[in-house]
Amino acid sequence: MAENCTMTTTTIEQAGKHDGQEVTLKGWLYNLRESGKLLFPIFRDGTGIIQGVCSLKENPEAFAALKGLTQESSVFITGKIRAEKRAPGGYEIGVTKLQIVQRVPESTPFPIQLKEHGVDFLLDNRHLWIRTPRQAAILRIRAEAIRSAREYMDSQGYTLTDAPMFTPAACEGTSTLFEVNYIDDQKAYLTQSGQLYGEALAMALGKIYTFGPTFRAEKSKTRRHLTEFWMLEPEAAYVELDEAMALGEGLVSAIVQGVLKNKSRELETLKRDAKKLECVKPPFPRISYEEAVAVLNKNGNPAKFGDDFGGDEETIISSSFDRPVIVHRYPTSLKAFYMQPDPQRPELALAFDVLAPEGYGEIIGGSQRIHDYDLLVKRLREHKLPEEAFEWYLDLRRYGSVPHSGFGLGLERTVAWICGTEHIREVIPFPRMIYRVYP
RNA sequence: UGGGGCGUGGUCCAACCGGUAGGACACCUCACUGUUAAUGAGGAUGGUGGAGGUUCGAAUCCUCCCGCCCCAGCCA
Repeated sequence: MAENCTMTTTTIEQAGKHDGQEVTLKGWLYNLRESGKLLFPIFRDGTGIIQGVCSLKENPEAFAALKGLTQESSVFITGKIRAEKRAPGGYEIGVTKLQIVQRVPESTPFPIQLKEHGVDFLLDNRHLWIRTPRQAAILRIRAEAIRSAREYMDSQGYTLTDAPMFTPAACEGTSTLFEVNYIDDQKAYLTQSGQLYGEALAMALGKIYTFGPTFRAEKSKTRRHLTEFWMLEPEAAYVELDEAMALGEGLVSAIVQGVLKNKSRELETLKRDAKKLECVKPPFPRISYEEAVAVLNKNGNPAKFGDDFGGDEETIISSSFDRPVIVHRYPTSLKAFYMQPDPQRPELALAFDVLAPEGYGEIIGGSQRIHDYDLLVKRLREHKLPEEAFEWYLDLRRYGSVPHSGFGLGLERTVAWICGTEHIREVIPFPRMIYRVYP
């Protein structure tokens, strides 16, 4: 583009800084409204959308190029940026020159209209659906959530490490593992949690976190489940339950405040009420499992000691508070084999969940881990887990075992709550669900 | 895996108690100098998820199959 060399090339996000100047944008035609000898194209470029104006009288060549141009055709747009109250976004570009990079053929128009579509159609066209302003906003918020989360963990002295995706056996149960053919005739499984590896890394580096995809072959078909989702899992040596809960509370707060600070425009695009997020700061209310049962009973729910909480119960509990609530000390029988019993009340595990408001459910699950060798072996046997597969894990209790704690934060559930989306599938670029692996 | 719901042009929906399958959007043409999912007029294309059954006649009723959605379990 030799002729563009003298022209400022910018993005829609930066357009406001070029008020009154002629610039070039590289993007796509999002929509085109016609009004006689005036055209109102809407352009998008990945950073935002901006309305253009093109008049036949002033710019006949650009007008001719633009008239009848199809949705999502890729274009270079040159024109003058100006503040304009009538334009969505506050600025518009007076198009003086338009170069078509690729014209979408009329015979195969872009399938995603500006009208409503059904879920199945949108998911079949997920590769195109992500171009819409709403989906783009969600993905930018997801990116900010990740950035804020890592910034917070780093600031707390935690080192990012990585757990493997291929694992030799289960971390918890075996029923929900994806089995894959490994080299030769070996079997391997896709990880369902990096936690056990995180524990080993914590004994090496002190405070660590892993962040990556996890896989669960659960036959869950609810708005809160994916078969592939991302989890941030801190694990720290010499950290006990209270400190782990404080870390979880700080992490969730940092994510929410980061999004509020840096992605307010995207929250507006989603029409998300920021007031519901502004109060998400420490301290979060903390209630014990037994107190939670009492809250449920008071609200007419027949839960009793030993029952696990389902979606309904979580919603009742979380709706009593304006921010996430921490529920701690669940019955040992409900929790995983590696969770440390409360020394005062061995029937309770030093475990905690963080429940998001507005019915988004559990976004964090964590605990203090068993550090005593004999107790851990006993629990492995009680849960009928293959001890051989856990030999390396038992080593962690043979060689300088210390009290330690950790948790897993579900990225998609957290982002779904922040964005206020109906379903978790919207907050990951290409959702993997029980009956969907396309596209 | 259970419970509930839904499958109609490319998309989103309508069609009474079983009686000629229709509209909007998208696409094309025309009009319109401030549109906001623009509007108005016209045009072409094209469909009852599949297989049986009941009936003079089935999108509609029955059986089976397929697909999807929601809820529960499990979990993040």
